[in-house]
Amino acid sequence: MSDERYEDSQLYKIRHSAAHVMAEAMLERFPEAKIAIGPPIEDGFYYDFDLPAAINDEDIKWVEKRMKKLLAQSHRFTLREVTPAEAREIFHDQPYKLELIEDLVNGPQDDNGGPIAAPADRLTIYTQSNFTDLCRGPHVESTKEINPKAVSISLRRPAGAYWRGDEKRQQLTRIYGTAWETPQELRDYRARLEEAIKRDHRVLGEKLDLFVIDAMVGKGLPLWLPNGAVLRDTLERWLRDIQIERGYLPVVTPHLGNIELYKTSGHYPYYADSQYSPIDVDGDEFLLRPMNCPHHCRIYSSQPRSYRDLPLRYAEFGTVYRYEQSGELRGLTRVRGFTVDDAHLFVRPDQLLGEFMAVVKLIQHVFGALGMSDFRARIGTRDPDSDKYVGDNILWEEATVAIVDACEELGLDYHIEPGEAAFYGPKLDFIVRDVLKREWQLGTVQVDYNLPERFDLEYVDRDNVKKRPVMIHRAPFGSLERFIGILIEHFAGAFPPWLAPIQAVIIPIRESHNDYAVEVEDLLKTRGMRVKADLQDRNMRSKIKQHRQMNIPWLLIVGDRDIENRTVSVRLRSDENLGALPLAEFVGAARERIDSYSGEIRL
RNA sequence: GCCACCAUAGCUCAAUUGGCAGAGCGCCUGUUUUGUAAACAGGUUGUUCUGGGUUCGAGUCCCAGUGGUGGCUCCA
Repeated sequence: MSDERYEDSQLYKIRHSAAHVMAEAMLERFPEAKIAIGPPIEDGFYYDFDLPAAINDEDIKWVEKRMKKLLAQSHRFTLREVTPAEAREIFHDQPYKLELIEDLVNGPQDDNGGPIAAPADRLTIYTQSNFTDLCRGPHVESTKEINPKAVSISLRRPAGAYWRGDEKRQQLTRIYGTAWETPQELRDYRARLEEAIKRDHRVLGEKLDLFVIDAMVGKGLPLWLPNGAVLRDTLERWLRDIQIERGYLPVVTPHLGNIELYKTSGHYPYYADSQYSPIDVDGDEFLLRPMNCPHHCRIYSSQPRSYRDLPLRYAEFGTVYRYEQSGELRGLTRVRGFTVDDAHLFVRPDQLLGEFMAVVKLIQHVFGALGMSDFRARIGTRDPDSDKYVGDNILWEEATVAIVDACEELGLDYHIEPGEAAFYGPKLDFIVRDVLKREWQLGTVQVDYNLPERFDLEYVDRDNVKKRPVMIHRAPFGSLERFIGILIEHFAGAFPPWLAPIQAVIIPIRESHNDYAVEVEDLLKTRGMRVKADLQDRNMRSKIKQHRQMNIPWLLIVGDRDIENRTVSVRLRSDENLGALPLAEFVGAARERIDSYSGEIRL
């Protein structure tokens, strides 16, 4: 047990050093390759190369083999300090290194030209075997410290990556590797990866008949199958009820709107790359809407408003369409048409903090009820050097302060990331990771002084003066599609009973038990449960297997004894057999589990 | 969008140097009537992603497109 930072750990040094050894092997295979950078990352390391030709599986195998051989030869890592001139000489045929050297010498800068560190007059290089890299370290003393059997580079496919993360610059080949202290840890890692694939929402979505994405309909446009639609509908109704309790008002608006709407809102230029082409309607241009806010603003403007009317909380499960880059599409987590569990709150300035906190509490409630505790909260603020934002500095500052105050007040563990704001205002996002550790933004709350200005929204205050409301945009799920994708992985397809598309299946042991099975089915249906009797002409054991694989919470086996005693024999999806329960007892207990939104399936 | 890889039955996958397109599961029919994860038998299932090209002959080789996967860039 240690709480040392990853950067200080032996594993970090092992991975960093393994990256250098991989680069050495790569340069033997491709002597004309140019090397870029090769840092340790979570679970491993990578190195970026500019290669003369595409790399294939054979190359990877060769490099991996060679790399392991080099590791086994116990080469020392030696550190040397050099002057910039010496460094330029050493890396004279490595243009990427030369660029890095110049940056270090001039003093590294962030993306906006702000200084990160002072200009360097000495640089450090590390050498092992025949390979020297510009590097700050740290490294292991010797390759002896790295077990070749705990290293692999063939586990993940080579990938493309832009030099310095800039899509306008050279695209490099990134080779990923993983390295651990022991071979057993590598085996465990492999096993974790395999487990993760089984939980992948795209795999489970097919297995559990939740959704399909059909090329003829269009990529990024999921089709919800009955099981998935039930899941989605259940979530929607659950959130809708919670919101109604908290004073939200339902509204319904169309999926497209006149382009003037988006020009007024200011969205139009910002979404130019990610919206579908305008549709010509009798000479006017219409957009498939990329967001719902302008429609809600117009609802606000449809009547004069008094300070007494505020806050107004308009809620809609609003479907939006965004033309996402094809390479970005992925299952349900990144699609081109999705439904935002949207609401826009129009509030007086004096109500802002309270309303904002209420929204954060609502999101915490939603996440908490689903057992999702593994998220991080990010406050996205304006990047001070960028001009992609609209609105007054003072308003931005006010909004940012309001968000930080609310988070402090709620004791939320947040961190601030400049440049992550919406174009119209700062925001608080809830970010989770999927099974493959990719991060996805789910819930979001945004404070906005700009749209009220642009749409000239007003209310008449107590002193009979017209004033501007403040808007809060918020979506606890973010989008139904992404949220459900994450939820599938969170539960590994074994949903709590209240969410399970089918809560119980009744399995008659023999055909002669079918009537009783139907009777039980009807009774449970009248008690509002989602159940079905499986009357297929096949044996009981195969039915148990089939429904077990679909993660049905409760399997109810019924035979002669059950008919005689008015019972059902309950088998849980955890494979636990509860034996015969009186019918009424089962219904009561099951309903209690469902009504309490419990994840518990034992009765 | 960019780099790389992949595409064979509803699903998972085979098919030797270019030489008759297959298996398991599923599905259909019949037999069987089963007390907790697969009864038995028979049958069915193909534009080998699409379009070109090379060849006596292409699932296999080449080109283009489409779709998918991994990554980058972007994002709910």
